[in-house]
Amino acid sequence: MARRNEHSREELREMALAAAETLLDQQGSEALSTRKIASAIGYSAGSLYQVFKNYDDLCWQLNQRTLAMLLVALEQAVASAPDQALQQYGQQYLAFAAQWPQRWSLLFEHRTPLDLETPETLEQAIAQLFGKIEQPLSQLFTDRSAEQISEAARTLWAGVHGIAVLRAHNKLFQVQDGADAMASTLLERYILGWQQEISA
Amino acid sequence: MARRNEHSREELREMALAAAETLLDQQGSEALSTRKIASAIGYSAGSLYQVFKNYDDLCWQLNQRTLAMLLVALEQAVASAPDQALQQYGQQYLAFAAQWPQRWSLLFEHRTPLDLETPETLEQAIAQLFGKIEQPLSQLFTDRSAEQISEAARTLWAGVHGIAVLRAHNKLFQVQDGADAMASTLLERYILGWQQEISA
DNA sequence: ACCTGAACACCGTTCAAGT
DNA sequence: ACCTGAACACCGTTCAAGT
Repeated sequence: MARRNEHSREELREMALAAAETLLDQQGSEALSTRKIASAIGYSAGSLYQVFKNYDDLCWQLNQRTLAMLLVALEQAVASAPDQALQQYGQQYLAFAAQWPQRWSLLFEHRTPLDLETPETLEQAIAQLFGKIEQPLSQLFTDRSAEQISEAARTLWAGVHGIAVLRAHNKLFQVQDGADAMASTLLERYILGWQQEISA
Repeated sequence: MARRNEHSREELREMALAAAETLLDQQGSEALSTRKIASAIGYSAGSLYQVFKNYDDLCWQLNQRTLAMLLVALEQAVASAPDQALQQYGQQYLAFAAQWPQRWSLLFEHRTPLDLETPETLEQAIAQLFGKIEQPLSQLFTDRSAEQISEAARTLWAGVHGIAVLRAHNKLFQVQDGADAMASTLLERYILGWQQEISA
């Protein structure tokens, strides 16, 4: 058998990615494999190479979808006050990591063998994420330079990300999940502290 | 051939872990395997199961050694002033992550299949890490409760950890490595902001 | 008791062969 | 052109067999 042509390339790609997401959610990235994905959609493993360069490429495409979902989730923040907007971003980010733990950890733990080339689209999406945080920050700190705003955005995002990472690995050792409160005080105290600094 | 008995169990364990560390440093966790480790020390893969429960157990033992190294590295902080001590811990942590990127990322990215049982010794070592940060914090904030100090220690460590994670994955998008400065301002502004808060 | 080598059930990836 | 199934070079893990 061959030449079935039941599905277009794009359909095959979509089916494979959807099946991969289900497998990922249910069994984690460790258990994900080309053979399982192919079997889930009724194709042979080899046929995936029509649509993906290799397993690494498949992971990047999964990550791109995850990142798109994350950006949509962050759109849900609707606060008017800039400090409230930052708080909402933080909470949404933690909520997303909790809702999609496997997709979220693949997004940040996946490495290409020698970091050959991180796909540019993915880099751009992450830059977009930073941009979202820079906006309320620049409203709060009108006298700071763009470089300072940019550094603060990276720092705060890294901070909230770190909280999400440690929670995902059960390294917070909290009786009750304190991640939300931690992110909240992190943002609040950082902003307050920065406001106290002598502006350059 | 069998029954060589050239090495004691403990010697075999040590040889395997040392070989694993070399492989890990040179080729990353993805390339690490029982077969390669065994071959590097002149044993068959099966013989490793005398000394390790499974590959997961081997990774945990590697991680335990990494964590011990990290704790030693943090001992090098010698500041007297509590805020300086926190800054030194932050810098030492980032320096360690930069010096041993593969060991450090195995330490935080390795998951046991269903998080069956994170080894208790490892949990204790991480608790020790938190304790180190709580000490200068409680000197700075004498009027805060132990719970508040504990939460702040977790938050700040998570923050610095997040910076290290994003740097390790080249997600900081800085022309020049700004991780040190980011950690420094994170700690400084958090402390300053907390001092401004009305104490409960 | 210790260790091996083959075996088993998996991987990612390639590619001749079939339609 | 599309797809398969076998093949190749890898995995982790087990275990009968050998000393």
